[in-house]
This record gives sequence, C-alpha cells and structure tokens, in this order.
Amino acid sequence: MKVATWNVNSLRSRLLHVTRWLQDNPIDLLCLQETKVVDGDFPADAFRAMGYSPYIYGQKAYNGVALISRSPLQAVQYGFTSVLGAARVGGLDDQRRVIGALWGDIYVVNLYVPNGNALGSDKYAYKLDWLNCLKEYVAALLVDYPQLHLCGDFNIALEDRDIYNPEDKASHIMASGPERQALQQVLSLGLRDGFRLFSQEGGHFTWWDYRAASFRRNLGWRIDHHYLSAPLCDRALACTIDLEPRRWEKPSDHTPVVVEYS
DNA sequence: ATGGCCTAGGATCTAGGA
Repeated sequence: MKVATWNVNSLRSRLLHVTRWLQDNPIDLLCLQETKVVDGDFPADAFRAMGYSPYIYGQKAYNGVALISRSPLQAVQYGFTSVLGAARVGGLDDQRRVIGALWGDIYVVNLYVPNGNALGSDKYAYKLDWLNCLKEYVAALLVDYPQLHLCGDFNIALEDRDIYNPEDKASHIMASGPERQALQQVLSLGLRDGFRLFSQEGGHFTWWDYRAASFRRNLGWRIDHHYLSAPLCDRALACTIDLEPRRWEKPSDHTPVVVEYS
C-alpha cells in the first residue's frame, strides 16, 4: 500500500501531470496540496474514471487540499475545527489547508502549512500560530488514532541537511529557529520523519525554485514530509522522492514523496 | 546585492508563493 504527498501548484494547471503520474505509479492514496480550485470546479471525474474517489477541501485561487483514494475513506475531517472546535481554531480555518480521514486502519492527515513569507511578518506570526494549533490537533487525533500518518507540504526544512546551502539560511523562511521548533513540538507528540527512517544523506530535496535553473543544479529544499507515529514506523517499508514529474514540461515546483506500507 | 519564475484573478497589473 502506497501513500503519496504532492503540492501540485494548481490542480487545473497540473491535471495531466497528476493523472499521468497515477497511471505510471500504483498509488493507493494521493494527498494533494495547493489545488487552488473551488470544490464545484474540482476535476473529480478525471479521478473517478481512473478508479479513485476524491475528497476535497478547496477555495478560490489559494491553498486547497484533497485526498484521492482507491478505497473509500471514513471519518473525513475538514479543517482543524471539526476536531478542536471553533472557539479554539478561530480564523485559522479561513484558509483551507487541512483534510484528514481514516484510510483502512491508518488515520491520514494531509496538510498545507502556511509559507510565512518572511521573518517578523504578519504571515510569519500566522505560521507559528497555525503550527501551535496543529500540535493540539495532532494530540487530539492521537487519542483516537494511534496509527497516525501526517503528511503534506510543511514549508519547513527541519535540519540543515535538508537544504542545498544551509550556511546563509538561519534567518530564512522555512529554516528559521522558531518555525523549526514549532514543528519539532508537533513531532514530540510521537511522530518520526518517514524519509529519515531510510536515508541519512543530505542532497535529497522535494522543492526547487522555478528561478535560476534551481532544479537542474539541485538547489533545493526538503519541505514535503511524511511523519509517522511509532506503530507505523514498524510497518513502513520505504520512503522515496520521485524526481520524474519535476522534469516534465510546465511542472509543479514540488515533486511527489511516497511512503510504502506492508 | 538583486532577482531570476509561475499561478489565479481579472486584466495588460497585483498578490502570493518559497
């Protein structure tokens, strides 16, 4: 069984990439971010025609997440609010960034973490607030679902080996101390980096800037992640980054990351 | 040092991304 995460940077612009990739790869559950499409315009039929059921949580122009599953999902949760309540979440669900569901006996959460723009900005404060809320959300889910799989575009490279040139990135968005610590707080609830279960090397990335021929030069960041609770670490067989779609014409700036379970 | 590219929306530019 395979689960993948992929920030597609507009599903309507990338639909042929996504369907081609699904045809080439036996993925059971695909977690998409930055779909950038309202639910009424979601290209659901393209996935149904391939035997997948889409579960969608989108909005106009920005953000948006979706679960594309071969098997029916249960206990689908949209946003933080359905788990934590509106009083705690406040406006953090105005941007649609969270969808979770029970996939067999694994609860999968698909996230699009805020980018944060620049240190000290309002968006940076929002990112930290959002990560604090995520910690409570994950803690609440773990009570009911000890087999928890958290994946998506985290917009954070947790360690220097996850960045092509870490020397000058200490104050850079996606690498700064406060956001790394906020994510580490989430992981401290009992989650481990799926990719690092299998590989310790640097130089493995999931996002490359469109500019400056960054992909060709492998000037990238590893910011798309799968985080697994302890029971799932024992079941994981592999975690791989598929570079192929990033080489195609008009690609997303992110590429898929796949976890295989027994 | 700076910006280099891409998308959506609505329009020939701005906002946002990372």
